[in-house]
Amino acid sequence: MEPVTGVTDLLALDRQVCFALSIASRSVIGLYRPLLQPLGLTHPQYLAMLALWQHEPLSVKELGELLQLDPGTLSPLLKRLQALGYIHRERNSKDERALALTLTPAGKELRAEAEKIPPAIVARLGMDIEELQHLHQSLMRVIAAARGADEPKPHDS
Amino acid sequence: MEPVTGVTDLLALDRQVCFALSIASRSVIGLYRPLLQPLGLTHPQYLAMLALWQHEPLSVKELGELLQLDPGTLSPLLKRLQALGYIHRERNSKDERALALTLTPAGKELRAEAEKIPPAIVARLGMDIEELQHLHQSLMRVIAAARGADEPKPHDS
DNA sequence: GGCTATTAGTTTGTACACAAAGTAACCTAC
DNA sequence: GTAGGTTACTTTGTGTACAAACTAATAGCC
Repeated sequence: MEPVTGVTDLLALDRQVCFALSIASRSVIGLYRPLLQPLGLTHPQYLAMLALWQHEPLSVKELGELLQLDPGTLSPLLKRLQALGYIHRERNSKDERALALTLTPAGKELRAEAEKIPPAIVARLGMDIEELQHLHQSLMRVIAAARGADEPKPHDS
Repeated sequence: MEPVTGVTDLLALDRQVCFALSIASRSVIGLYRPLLQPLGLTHPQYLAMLALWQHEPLSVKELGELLQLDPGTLSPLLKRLQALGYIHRERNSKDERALALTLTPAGKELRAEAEKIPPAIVARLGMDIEELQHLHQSLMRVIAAARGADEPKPHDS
C-alpha cells in the first residue's frame, strides 16, 4: 500500500505492537475502574478474585502461575484482599511454607456482583463478540510465544 | 462448540480478554527488558524515546497524548531520561508553562541501537508478521473503542 | 490594567510490577 | 538425625500508573 522506500521507519510509534499492547491494556483496565470501584477492587485484585472463584483454594505460587505474577507482587496484594475481608490467608497445615488462600463468605458473595461486569465491559467497548474472541486467541498465542521465547531452548547445545 | 449449558462461566479467567491483554502486555515487555537494559531504558522510557525520535520537539502534554499517559507519570520519567543524558527539558520561551522536550546528541545516537530491537523482538516471538499486523489492527480498534466508551456522548441528553 | 478561569507541569499518596535479598520450612544425602 | 540445598513466601528498592491537590503562567473579560 505504501511506497516501500527502503527506510520505512522501523521505530515509528504507530507500528509497534508493544506500544499498542500497552495502551490497549491500560485503556481496557481504565474501563473496569469505575465498575470495580464500588466493590473496592483494583483490576489486579479482581483477577486474583476470578482465579479464586474458579480454583479455590490456591497457594501464592499457584495463583502466581495463573496470573503470571511473581510472589513479590502478590504478597501485598493478597494482604489488601484480606484487609477488605474477601479472603483468608492461612498456612497450609500439610506444608507450613505454603499459604492456603480461601474465600470468606463476603468474598463468595462478591461473585454475584462481579458477574455483571464482563457484559458491561463488552457493551461499553461496543465491539463484535467475534472480533473479541479472535483477539483473545491472538493474545493467547502471543503469551505462549513470549513464554517460549525467553526459555533458552532446554535441550540445545 | 461447547454445550451451551446456560451457565458457561462468565467469570472464567481464560475467557477474559482483559486478563489476556494484561498478561500479553507484561510478557512482551518482559521480552524487551534484556534488550533495553544495555541502553539503560525501561519500556515506558523507550516508548517516550520513540515518540521523540519521531516528533521532537514535544511538550509533556503532547507526549502524554501520544503515549496515553498522564503528566503525573511522565514528569518523573522524563527527569530520569534527562539524568541519563538522553533529553533536554527546557521551558518553552513562547509559553513558560510548557516544557520543550528535545534530544541530546547521546539521545539521537541511541536511535541506531534502538533500531536493532524491533526485529529482534519479532524474531524471538517467532510469530507471522501477518498475524502481528492483524493483532496490531485489533488492538488499535480496542484502543479507539475504549477511548470512545468512557466519553459520555458529548451531544446526548 | 487587573480579576478570574484555564492550562501545563509538579508533587503526594496508593497500588502494581519486578529484581534481589532475606527467612522459615521442607527434603535429600549421608 | 543432621548438614546443605531447595522451596514458598516476605521484604526492600526502583520505576511505572493514576487520582487529587498544588503552583505558576497564560488567556479572557470587564
